Amino acid sequence: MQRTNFSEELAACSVARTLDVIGEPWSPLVLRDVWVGLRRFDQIQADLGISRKVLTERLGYLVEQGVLERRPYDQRPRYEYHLTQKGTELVDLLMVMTAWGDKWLSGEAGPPVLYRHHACGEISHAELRCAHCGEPMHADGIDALPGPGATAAPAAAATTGSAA
Amino acid sequence: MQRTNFSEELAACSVARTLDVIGEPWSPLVLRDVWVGLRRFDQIQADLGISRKVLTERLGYLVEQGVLERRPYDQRPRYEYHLTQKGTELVDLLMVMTAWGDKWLSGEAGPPVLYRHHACGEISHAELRCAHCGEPMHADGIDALPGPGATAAPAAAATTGSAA
DNA sequence: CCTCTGGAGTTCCTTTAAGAGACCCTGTCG
DNA sequence: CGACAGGGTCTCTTAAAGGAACTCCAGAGG
Repeated sequence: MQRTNFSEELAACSVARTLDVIGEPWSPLVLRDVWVGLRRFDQIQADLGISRKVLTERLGYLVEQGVLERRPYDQRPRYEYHLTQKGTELVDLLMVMTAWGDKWLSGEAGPPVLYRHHACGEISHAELRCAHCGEPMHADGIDALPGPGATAAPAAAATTGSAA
Repeated sequence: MQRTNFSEELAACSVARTLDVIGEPWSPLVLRDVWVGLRRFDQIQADLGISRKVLTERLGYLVEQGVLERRPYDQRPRYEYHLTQKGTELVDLLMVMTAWGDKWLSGEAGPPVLYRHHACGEISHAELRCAHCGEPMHADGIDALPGPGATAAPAAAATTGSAA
């Protein structure tokens, strides 16, 4: 298939830009694997069942984007992939996906994995809060305004919460 | 191309399950559009520049998944798409994408859109916190444990923070 | 009454990426 | 010195995205 490069047309959208980095099929799962400690080509390939060709492409692209780092771990040509700072912060996205999936898709069996928060020692999950006031921050509690990097074409109603 | 259904093989992964709902190309952007108030077929199509065929498929699938709701808004066959509760909670994901994209990809121009939090009235962004203790919760501050819905095959090291 | 128009999709064809799996290269081990 | 293992490439098939024209329907206009 052909694939559109999202951020080319939708330049002024951070969602589109982010998707250009990890929006391709498998990329988030590759990231997840590296996150949980599967760092080598064959490990990831076996875990995901992804085609080797596609895995090569994804790893290369994620490295190129500065999300992963490719490190030799032997004299021989052997490499491991590690999260960079940029990549580590992307894991927040995975945590939110996990929380949503646990809530809406895990069914009767319950979530497949539980997370214990070091800070409090409890089994918990991630929640969104305002970086400013610390109160919960969700879709229905914010207004969008054009920012410094805005283009001239704000997409119609930029305000959420309005309209029926 | 062929596309693997992620959660079929990776049943015990909420990331994979979530990707099966919104992981297809364009889906997150369609959601974003509905979120900001573009609710009609032609509006979304024009805004994203997506092919009508693909948009039809995506909308249908998102409705089927209970993320969007298709509502008539006229006597004529005219429909609008609205977020359901399930869909509204997915927007959290978009907010995290936005925060990450703003930080790592917006460059000198700065973020294209700013968000004002109703609760405090300030321009801010979303941050992840522990639902239990309220402290920041990030990739490097949690341990993963098998949950009730776990399968027999936990992927090697399920603990983050360990290993070099 | 007949046509025009606008929203909301279909249909069809082309292009290109994912899947599958075989093959290759390099350095070490027995 | 042959087998092996990690980490990829190569090739071929299949199906999904793009693009654009076409359809269907219900009012509005003349």
